[in-house]
Parts: sequence; structure tokens; C-alpha cells
Amino acid sequence: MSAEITRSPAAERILRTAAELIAARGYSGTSTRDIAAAIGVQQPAIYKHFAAKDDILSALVRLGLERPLALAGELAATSAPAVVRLHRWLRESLEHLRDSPYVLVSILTTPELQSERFTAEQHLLERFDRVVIDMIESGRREGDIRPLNPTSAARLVQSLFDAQALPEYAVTPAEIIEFALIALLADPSRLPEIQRAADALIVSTGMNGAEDISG
Amino acid sequence: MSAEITRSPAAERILRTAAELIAARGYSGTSTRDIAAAIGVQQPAIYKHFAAKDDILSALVRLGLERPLALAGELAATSAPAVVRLHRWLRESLEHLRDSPYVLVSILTTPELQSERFTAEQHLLERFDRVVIDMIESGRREGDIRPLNPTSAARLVQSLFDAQALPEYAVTPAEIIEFALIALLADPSRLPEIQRAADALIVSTGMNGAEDISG
DNA sequence: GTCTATATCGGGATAGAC
DNA sequence: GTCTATCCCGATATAGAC
Repeated sequence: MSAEITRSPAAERILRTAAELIAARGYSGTSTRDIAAAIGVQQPAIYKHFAAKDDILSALVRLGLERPLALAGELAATSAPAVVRLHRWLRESLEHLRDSPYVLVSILTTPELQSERFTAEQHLLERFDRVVIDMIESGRREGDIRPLNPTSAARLVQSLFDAQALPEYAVTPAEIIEFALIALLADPSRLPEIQRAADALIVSTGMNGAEDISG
Repeated sequence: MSAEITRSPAAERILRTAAELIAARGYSGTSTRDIAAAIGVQQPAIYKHFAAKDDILSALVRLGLERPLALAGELAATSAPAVVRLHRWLRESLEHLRDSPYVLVSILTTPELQSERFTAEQHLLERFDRVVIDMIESGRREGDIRPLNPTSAARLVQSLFDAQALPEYAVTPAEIIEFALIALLADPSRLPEIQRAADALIVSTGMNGAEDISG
């Protein structure tokens, strides 16, 4: 059902543990020894599951973006208004990032991803950007979003994702979506109606037929 | 006029260079050799200006937060409505973070700051949080801000700061403020009037009499 | 205030036994 | 699939000459 690659339980433990440590200490600030110690194995054991430390970060980025990108592909195939698709996409993406055992928003904004070593992951992040920009541009053309620069608006909406990652106090997906849509909508009073339509949208949860992540 | 500590030109070059590198590669991903090489000196030269690498990050955080915290103290002493103070504070703080030669927003969100080594800087960041929460709470009591959880709202507004730090495309302070206030205001049509009042507010630019940063 | 030289440590990664 | 042992490198920081 899921498009996610099946992994050994040991590899999953590594990803989960690494994600937590990276969120707390940064990628370069987290050593493979730290990860191994938190799991309770010796450091070289990591290398039976990942060829290099960088591959752990790559895998985490893919796990974080895979589902939102696939969902965007499915939503684009529906005939729903762009603001309805945006609402649904935000809800599912935020819930995915919140609930995923190994993905935290902070992984996606770690500065090390800007290095040449992570070109493939940079492309995924650019596609993620594009998804938001496209939905906002469509919403503007359809008259549901007030006049503003779509690229700036997309950056602002994306930056709200970080509110979910901050330590010690998690803003809920519902709060983020409400804040974003009230800021975007030409007529904010339509929010309840948009939300109902978004929740009623039928998309395949298994992401069958969705665009492949490698594209 | 300025509350900022006077530093040697060499120390300023170190801070400026370090800020750029840390924004691009992360704090742990930036070595003192990287910083020295970018300046054109040998690595040990750094240690004549900063006793340890951590002191560079500490100084950058202080330089980033000093002015916004002092300004918040001054604004609290005025009788302006909270939404007007919030508007003015956002504008000056965003402009400060954008224009400062050595401070970038990403410095303030670097995960390494969560370590015990940076307790003092964590306290400054908590005061920064408080400033936003307090203004939003006051705005709610004064009826200018719509009903929402002040802590969540403050986190959301703060997360918008990051939109200014993203590589390759800078959202302007004006765009961030408009987005934030439209999302917060009970009556968004009052935004132009609030902006005029905020721009007309007189606060001392030298931050005289402002609360000391060490408090 | 910057240099060279260097001490010391921790990090990523590999080899080979079990 | 995990272990021990180890290699090699890069990183922080210090000592002492100029």
C-alpha cells in the first residue's frame, strides 16, 4: 500500500534516533557515535545499514517529502479549487511531518543540505516549493486568494511549518492552516466552507499512480 | 549612540565572516579554519579575538537580539495600542536582522544553541519570545486581535522571520508584516491606519534608557 | 596581532573475527 | 549483523617566536 521502501527494523531505529539527535544538535553536531550510543550499539554497526553518514540525512529528507509530493500530484488531478487543494495538502503534509517517527521539520531546513553533496535532495525541496507556489498562483487566478506575490506567499506559508518543529511547544496543524489561509484568502469568511470541501476531497491514501519521487 | 560594544575591526570581520559561513553550513559544519581562510589569516589568529569558537556564536546571537529587545522595552513605555507597537517592532526587528552585517535569522535558530553551553543565549531567546507573546496578549485584550491562542500566534509570527533568511529569495519585511497582521487582526481593513500610527511612533533610536541586555 | 608548530581529541570509515 | 581494533583526517586550542 505504501510507496515507502521497506527497511529493516535496525535501519528504522537508526533513522528515528538520528532524526531526534539531528533536530536537537544539528547534522554536523551529531556524530555516528552519538547515534549508535543512543541505540545501544557500537559505531561501526551503523555502516551495515548506511554506506555513509550523509545517506542517513538523505533518507530522512526523502521520507519527509515523499508523501507531500505524491499527494500534490494526486490533488492536481482533481477538479477541486486551488484553495481547497491547498487546505487539504497543508493538513496532510503537516500531519505527516508531525506524526512521522523519523521526520521532523528541522531536518528539512538543516543548512548542510545546501552543500553539493545533497543536490538530489535540493531538487526535492525545490519541487516542494513549486507545489506551494503553483497552488497559490492557481488560487489567485481563480480569485480566491488576494493579490500578493505568489513566491513570497509560498515562502511565508512554508516558513509556518517551522512553528510545528520548535521545541517545548507545538503549534497544531489546524492552527497553522487557519493562520495561513486567513492571511491568504480574499474572503476569509469562506474558510469553514473551504475546510469542509477539503476534508470531503477523495484522494487515494496509498498514493497509487502518483508521480515517482525520483523524477 | 549605539548600545553595541565597540569591537576591533578584526573582530568584526570574524563575526561577519562567521555569520555567513554558519548560515550556509551550520555552526558545527563551520570550522575555525573555514572562518580564518575566508578572511585570509591563519586559524590560530581567531583566538586572539575570541577565547573559543562558542564565543563567536554567543556574540552573534547577542548582536541579533540586543536591538529588538531594547526596542521592545522602549515601545512598552509608550501609550500606543499593542497592535501599533507590534507593527513597529516587527518592522524594525526585521530590518535590523536583514541589514545587520553579521546577523542572519538562521543564526538564531541554529540547533546547537539548545546545548547547555548556551544557557545565557537561551534566556535572551526566551525574552524575545515573551516580547511577541505579550504584545499579542495586549492586542487581544484591547480587541484589535482576533481570538486565538497568544502563544501559538507568537510562534507563528516568529516563524515568519525565517522567510527572510531563506537562500536565493528574500521576502521583504513589508510582506512579512502584512501577512502576519492580516492573519492576526480582528479587522484587517484597519491595517493602513495601524501602519501609519506605527511609523509615526517616536522612539529613541539610540535605545537610551532601554533595559540592559544582561538582565 | 599574526605567524609556525604542535598537542590532543573526536569523527568518519574500513578490516576482519565471530 | 554486530563486535573489536584501527586508520586517517580534520577540528579546537595552546605555546612561543616575530
